[in-house]
Amino acid sequence: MSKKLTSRAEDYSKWYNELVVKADLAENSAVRGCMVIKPYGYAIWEKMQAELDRMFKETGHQNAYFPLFVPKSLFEAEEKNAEGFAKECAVVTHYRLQNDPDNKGKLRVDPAAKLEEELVVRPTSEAIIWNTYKGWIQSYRDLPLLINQWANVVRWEMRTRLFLRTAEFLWQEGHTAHATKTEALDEAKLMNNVYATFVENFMAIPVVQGVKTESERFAGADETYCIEALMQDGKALQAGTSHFLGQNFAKAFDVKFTSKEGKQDHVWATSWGVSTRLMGALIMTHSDDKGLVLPPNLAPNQVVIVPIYKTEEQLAEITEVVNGIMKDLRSKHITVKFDNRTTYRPGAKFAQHELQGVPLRIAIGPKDLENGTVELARRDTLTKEIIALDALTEKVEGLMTEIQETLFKKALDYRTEHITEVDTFDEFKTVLEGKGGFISAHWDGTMETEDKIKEITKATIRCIPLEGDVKEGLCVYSGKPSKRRVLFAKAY
RNA sequence: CGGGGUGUAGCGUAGCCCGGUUAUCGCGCCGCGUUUGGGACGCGGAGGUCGCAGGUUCGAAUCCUGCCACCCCGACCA
Repeated sequence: MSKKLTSRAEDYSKWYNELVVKADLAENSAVRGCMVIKPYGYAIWEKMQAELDRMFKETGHQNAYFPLFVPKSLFEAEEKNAEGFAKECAVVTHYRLQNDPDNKGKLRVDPAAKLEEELVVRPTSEAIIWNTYKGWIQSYRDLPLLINQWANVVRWEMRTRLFLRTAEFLWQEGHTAHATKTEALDEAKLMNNVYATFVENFMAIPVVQGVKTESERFAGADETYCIEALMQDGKALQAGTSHFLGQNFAKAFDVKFTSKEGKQDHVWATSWGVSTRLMGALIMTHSDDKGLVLPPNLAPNQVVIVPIYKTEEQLAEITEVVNGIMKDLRSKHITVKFDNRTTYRPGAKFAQHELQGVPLRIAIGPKDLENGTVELARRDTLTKEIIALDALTEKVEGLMTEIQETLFKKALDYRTEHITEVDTFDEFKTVLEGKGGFISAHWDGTMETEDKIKEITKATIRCIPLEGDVKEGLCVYSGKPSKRRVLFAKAY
């Protein structure tokens, strides 16, 4: 297995097909572009879920669950939101099948079982949730309402891309209600910050926090905060969004509360989400030609131990030593697996674990038994060293942190190198076509210019960064005055 | 929905232009033995509606027609 990885999403997809995610389960266009997550891939998603869930709860949120089906009348209540998603909705129109009289052994939709009102399979849950919130909120004492849902959603995209845009995907969506605009805005910023912290510290993927321009904003939002990551091929990936929804949904669903002063007002809202798309980000940020590279914080197994032996007796001896190692490592909360399968040889095991991105591998054989040592191999640097047994636990503990940091730094260095300031449109095009990455350039703030640049170069404004250079200048395209630089890139 | 491409065993493929024994090869799978510090080797074996339907022909994986599915590019989008 020496297939050279290129950096395009499709190539990663094909390769990891064997390992993490399998696409195109059925030979039927109705489920085309859905994804099947294999157990190992799901274990990674579970780790992500667990950490995010912890962070949500730490910031005062609770989990709940809402229906998959959204009655059309609810769905269309918030006009902009409905319009934004209308083109990609799967719709349930019937509730029963029957034997097909013209086609023996086949079923057909029972025409008598047509629903009075069609049900939209949620592409996002604002509508059904806000319809529910209406009954939950009467007083300022009911606020803030801070709820998160772990769920699947369906978006019938014209074209799917594995990991990044599948027809069905798993995500979490937070939906909060607040008494004041400021509080809601703070919530939206806070959650964007939670995402940035998670993605950087846990997934070792550096992100830029920013706000979206009007044309890139979530349908129904007044402001969209986002985290933007840069993939190894120089394309940007929106990794998460947090929306300030103003009073749009409260007005559409008539969610009012009585304030301390006895006045009625619509509540202020936010919604925020990250999805299995993050797994795509993980793969496209850290992988190399040998396969997946997992940061220790995310790895289902942080350490794998491979025994090398000729005889049963040797294996028994090794097992005894390994049991001690595992006990020590587990006492330090390091997850470790002993790969004592007799059906594969060591070289094959090495390759498999590298493919799966296990951060650290310990090999132990007869020579080690003699010398009281083990061989330690890092997935991130692909380096090996011999370590004395009695120094092992401490060494491994240190490496967990070090590998995590090394991966982040490597990705950060790459990104830093690929943020290019440009001041002319020619330079803009040259950098975009050659080096790729983010382009930091002045923009006159109009949608017209944004559209024009997109039309000519396919680059979009990924975000207006929250931090950094705010010097004035001249728009790279129109030459008109610009308040600050924004980040352009070709995006997934 | 437009443009391009592909469909042969679990996976990857040869054969197709120019029709002709039992459809090629590799990986994987099963059995036995030898192996085991970087993807082992030998011997034996199983596995196929050649995408589907029709047509041409003595004969079709190969030629013709229709259909289906998937992939890539684009519009759309997280």
